Amino acid sequence: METRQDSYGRLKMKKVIIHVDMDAFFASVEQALNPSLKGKPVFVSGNTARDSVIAACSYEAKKYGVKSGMSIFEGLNLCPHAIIVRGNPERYIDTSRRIFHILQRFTEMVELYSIDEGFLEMELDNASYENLRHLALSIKKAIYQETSLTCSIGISCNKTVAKIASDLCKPDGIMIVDESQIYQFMENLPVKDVPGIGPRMTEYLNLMGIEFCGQVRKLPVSLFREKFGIRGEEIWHLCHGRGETKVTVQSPEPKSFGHSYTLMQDTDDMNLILSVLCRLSHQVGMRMREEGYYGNVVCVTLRYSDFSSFTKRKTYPFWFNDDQTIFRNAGSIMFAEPISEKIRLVGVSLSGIHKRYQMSLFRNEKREIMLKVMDSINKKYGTDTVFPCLMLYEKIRCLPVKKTHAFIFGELKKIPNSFLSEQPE
DNA sequence: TCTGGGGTCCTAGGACCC
DNA sequence: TCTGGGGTCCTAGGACCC
Repeated sequence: METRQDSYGRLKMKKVIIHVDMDAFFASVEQALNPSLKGKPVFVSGNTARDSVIAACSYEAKKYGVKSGMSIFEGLNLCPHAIIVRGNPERYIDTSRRIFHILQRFTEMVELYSIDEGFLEMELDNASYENLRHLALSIKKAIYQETSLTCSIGISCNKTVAKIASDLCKPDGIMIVDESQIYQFMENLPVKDVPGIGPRMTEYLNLMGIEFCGQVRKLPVSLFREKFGIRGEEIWHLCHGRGETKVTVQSPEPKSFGHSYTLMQDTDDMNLILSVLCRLSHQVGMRMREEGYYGNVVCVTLRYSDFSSFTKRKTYPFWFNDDQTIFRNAGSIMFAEPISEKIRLVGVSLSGIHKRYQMSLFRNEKREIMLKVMDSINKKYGTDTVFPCLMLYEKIRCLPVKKTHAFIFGELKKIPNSFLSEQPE
């Protein structure tokens, strides 16, 4: 990358976007922590009831064609000797924070894009290739020294190209794409490798005979607009190697809070489904209260055993974040129509977010105090020290029994009659 | 032992109001 | 008294990301 001069011969600062992408993040964190996993194929499973999907896998496993998102079953077919490790989300969040702080030492302009990726924006007076490479090496060195983890770094003039570059040089690589090289860089890049072009769009483009970004450039933008609307226009630009050139330091306000859960087994036990719905509502409520948000749109997702799913949502004229209101509304949405098939997954989310409390006719101060007490006890003594009573049904049916203190929030009559009689030992 | 969980953004169609 | 058009809000669903 050349350093430019203006017409007076003064040195011009050059802005670069640096994409830092951790290599096989979850798996590498586990390997760094447990030396016996080093150099071996590792699958990190999601922290879920069914243990069915690979959340991340080590490079030793990737060699066999294993990818994250694959079922463990499929992964083991490709790589039978893989070691399966249960994920530790807190550990990854903590490591991610540490990496973020390391990046902030290089510039304040850091955007935490996801748990294992970040963008840096820097103004450099010497943006020569050597200098950029040196900068990338310093970032990699700092991260490695403090976390024992490797990352890949892509540098260019916008986020799209920087991200593609870091992806192409994985693992443990550095790739710099100067603005003047973008045309050439994109020419033979498969459209499926462009962030923003997913499997569906790839399929459509392939059907049009388009496989590489270079082919898109030969077609008019109007064709894409006609075929795919605004989305088509965006894709046309992405394939030209254009993209966002600003990093967003401040994380945007959240738009929704949600939790979903795939049951251990598909079920038509409505008491269990209600109990899970109650727990999910509780989880959503706790997070929203902790962060001080209220919402007025409840969205319920159900997935049936045949994998078909539906979402139903409802907007309310008041804002809330208490477990009971979320649960009651979610329940009435869910049971508005009869459920005839076995359920695989239940999900609840709350959107229509407002930060401040909106005065509501339904304000219930007693309940607010109660929730405050519940939240503070859970904060002090651990999650689920105190929880809505209806959650007990799931705990007793499906989870290892531990000493609990049930908290009844006025829903006693809704607790299934079978609840007491079905208690296992 | 087939397919997790957390999100965001966009679109299309209907209801409703003026 | 068979019927226009624009704007906005709501809902359901799909595509995409990590």
